[in-house]
Amino acid sequence: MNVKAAFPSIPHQDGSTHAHTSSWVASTLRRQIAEGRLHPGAKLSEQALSEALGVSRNTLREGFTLLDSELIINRIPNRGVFVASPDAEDIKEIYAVRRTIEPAALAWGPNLDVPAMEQVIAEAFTALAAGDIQKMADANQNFHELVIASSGSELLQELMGRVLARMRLVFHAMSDAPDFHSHYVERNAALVRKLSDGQRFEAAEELRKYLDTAEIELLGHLATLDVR
Amino acid sequence: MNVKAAFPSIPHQDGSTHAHTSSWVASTLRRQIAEGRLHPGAKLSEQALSEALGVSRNTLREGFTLLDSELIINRIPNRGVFVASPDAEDIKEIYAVRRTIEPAALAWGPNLDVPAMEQVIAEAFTALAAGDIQKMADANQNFHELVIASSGSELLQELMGRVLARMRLVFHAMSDAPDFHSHYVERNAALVRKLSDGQRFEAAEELRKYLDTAEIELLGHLATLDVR
DNA sequence: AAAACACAGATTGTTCAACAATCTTGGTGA
DNA sequence: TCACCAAGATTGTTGAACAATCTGTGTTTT
Repeated sequence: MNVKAAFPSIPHQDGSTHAHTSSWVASTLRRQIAEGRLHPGAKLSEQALSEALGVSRNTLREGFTLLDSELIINRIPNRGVFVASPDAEDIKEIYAVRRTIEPAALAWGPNLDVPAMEQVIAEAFTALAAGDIQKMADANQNFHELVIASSGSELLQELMGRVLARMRLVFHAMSDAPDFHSHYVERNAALVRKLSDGQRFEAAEELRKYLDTAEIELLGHLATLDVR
Repeated sequence: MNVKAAFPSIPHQDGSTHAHTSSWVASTLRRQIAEGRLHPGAKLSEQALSEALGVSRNTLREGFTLLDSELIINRIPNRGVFVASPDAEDIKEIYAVRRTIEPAALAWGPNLDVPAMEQVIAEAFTALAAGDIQKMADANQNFHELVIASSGSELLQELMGRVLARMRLVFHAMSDAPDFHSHYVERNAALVRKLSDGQRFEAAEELRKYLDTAEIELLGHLATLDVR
C-alpha cells in the first residue's frame, strides 16, 4: 500500500508566510496521523513525502525531528521513519502518566471548574441518549482536558495533549475499536457530583479507580488482538 | 561578548558513529548550557556554532529544533536562536508542574522507595555538616528525582528532567544565587519520616507546602534582582 | 527445494553552495 | 538628537551531491 497514494497532495504554497516551514510540516503530518489517514506502522518515505508536501528533504527532516520528540513517529537509523504504533508497554506508560497527573489536578489544582465539568457531562449524556457516539467520545475527551486544565499548568496540558494523541494512535491501530467510552459516562458523572460536594480527594481516588479499570480493559482488548 | 570565544571547539570527529548527528549536537549544547558555559540570553549564531561543532548548518538547525521543543532555547524567526532565560512567569509554570506531579508521586506512586530516600537524606545531612554545599544540593536533587521515580513513569521522569534543567537555567541567570537548599534538608527529612510511618498523603501535603514556600522565596529573590 | 550469498538499486544521513527574505549596522542628512 | 537609508550579515529554505546502509531479487550452494 502506497502512502503517497493515500496522501492528498497538500501543496505548501498558499502564500501564508511560513512561520517555520518545518513546524507546518510537523503539524500537517500530525493532523494526518491523528485523523487516521496515516495508520500506525506506515512508512514515511522522505522522497515521497517531500514531493507530496512540496518541501525539501531537509525541511521535511526537521519536521520529523519534531514529531520524533513527540513520540508520534518512530525513527530507525538508516531504516526510515514510521508512524508510531504503541504496544502494551506504551499503554501502561500512558496510564502511569494519567494516573499521576489527572487525580493530582482534581485533588489540588487551583483552576478547578466544576460548572464547566457539569456542562460537559450533561453534553455527554444527551449525546449518549441520541446515540451519537462520536459526540459522546468528544465530550469525554473534553472532560479529561478540563481535569488537566485544573492543574493550571500549560506544560502539563501540552504533555497530556501529546499523551492523548498517542492514545488515539492506539485506537487507530485497533481496526475494530469497540465503544470504550459509553459506560464511563455515568462514572464521570458520579465523580463530578463528588466535586460539587467539595470532596476533591474522594473524586481523585474515584478517578484513579476509573483509570485502573480503563487500562485493564484496554490491555485486555489488545491482548485478544495480539494473537495475529 | 563572543560566544565562539567561550566555546571550546568540540570537533565532531571522534570516529564514534553517532546515531544521529543532530541529537549529538543537541546533547552537546544541552550540556554546555546546563554547565553555565552558555548563559541565558546568549545568541547562538548558526555559522559560528556550525564551525565550532564541525557540523553543517542544516544539521545544527535540526539540533536547534530539538532544543526548542525542550524550551532550552528560544527561537525567534529571522532573528536567531538564544539560550532561554526564564522569567517569573516561567518559574510559576515550573512550580505548577512540580506541585502537581511530585505530591501525586508521593501519594500514589507504585514505585515509592523509602529506604533510598532515607539514604539520600542522610547524605544531604553529612554534606551539610561538612559544609559541602554542592554535594548537598546534588543530594537534594537526587531526592526529588526519587520522588518522581515513585510515579513509575519514564515519561514523567523525562518531563521533570527538562523542567529541572529549566530551573538550573534560572539559577544561572541569577549571578548571585544564594543558598536556597540548605534550610530545606530538615524539611525533606521530616517528609521522609512521614513516609516511613506510611503517611503518604500527609507527606504529599508537606511536599506541596515545601514547594509553595520554595516558589515564593525564589520569586522574591528574583524580584529584588529585576530592578536592574 | 530450502537456505545462504551477492550484487544492483533504492533510501537515509549529511554536507555544500546558493538564493530570497529579513534583520542589523553604520553613516548621512535634516 | 533623531529619522532615514543603503550595504552587509544572518536566517530560512532549496537542490544537488555523495558515502553509508538497507532492500529486494536472482543465483549459487547444500
